[in-house]
Amino acid sequence: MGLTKSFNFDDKQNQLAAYAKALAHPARIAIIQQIITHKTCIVGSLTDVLPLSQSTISQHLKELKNSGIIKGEIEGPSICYCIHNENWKIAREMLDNLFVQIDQRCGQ
Amino acid sequence: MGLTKSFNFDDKQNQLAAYAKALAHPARIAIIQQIITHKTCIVGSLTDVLPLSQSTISQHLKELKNSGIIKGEIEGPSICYCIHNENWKIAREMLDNLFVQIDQRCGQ
DNA sequence: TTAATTTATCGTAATATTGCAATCTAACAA
DNA sequence: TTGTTAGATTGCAATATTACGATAAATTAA
Repeated sequence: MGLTKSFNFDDKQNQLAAYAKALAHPARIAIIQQIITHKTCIVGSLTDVLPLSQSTISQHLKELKNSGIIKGEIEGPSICYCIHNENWKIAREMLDNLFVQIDQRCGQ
Repeated sequence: MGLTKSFNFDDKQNQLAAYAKALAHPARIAIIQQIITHKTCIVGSLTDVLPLSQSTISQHLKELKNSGIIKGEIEGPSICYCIHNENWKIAREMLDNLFVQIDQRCGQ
């Protein structure tokens, strides 16, 4: 199948899984790290830094954008990608919540 | 292709992506939540709680186990799954690290 | 032993993901 | 206008994931 039965799960479970999925590829981690280190978010340099083709990188950027983790704005001839702070905060809270609950109930 | 070029990325990027991938399905989030709420970790009840077949659930458990997030021990006739605390801590630290860096450099 | 219970694995089918080359589009420069 | 540059999109191929039923394996109960 390959088709996730997402309707069987509640919104939070689906949302958290979606954020995790966005992070579930080393190239997307690398992209986020690039955004971090460059502070400002011009990302034309990604094609120089990542060992992937331009079209593949563009696809990964699209997935990060669709998940809500990053956002892109046209900036002259190029595009400026940066972290979507509001959504990122939500993702962090959801993950933190899981970690805290586990610490409380399952921590040794 | 569908084949991640993981050799192109460093160990930490691959490891973090692997942890994220383990969390990248609502059923696996739900399984972890069940482990949390049941405190102790008998998970035979998963087939009653999740809207998925026993074999599918077993597959998701296997993925969580392979990622290192949970571990399973034989306990009489059934199997006791619980959080793998050491690995979970590593996953949390890696994720926290990313979040903190973003807060520091990209936070508004 | 036989039967029941619990979980894993196998086989299969459908959909998703990853990746690249090629092409398209939009904006700027000459 | 024409050319250039930056990215996105399309089309394709290969692999991965998700899901289920059926079956296998291991343990306990009778």
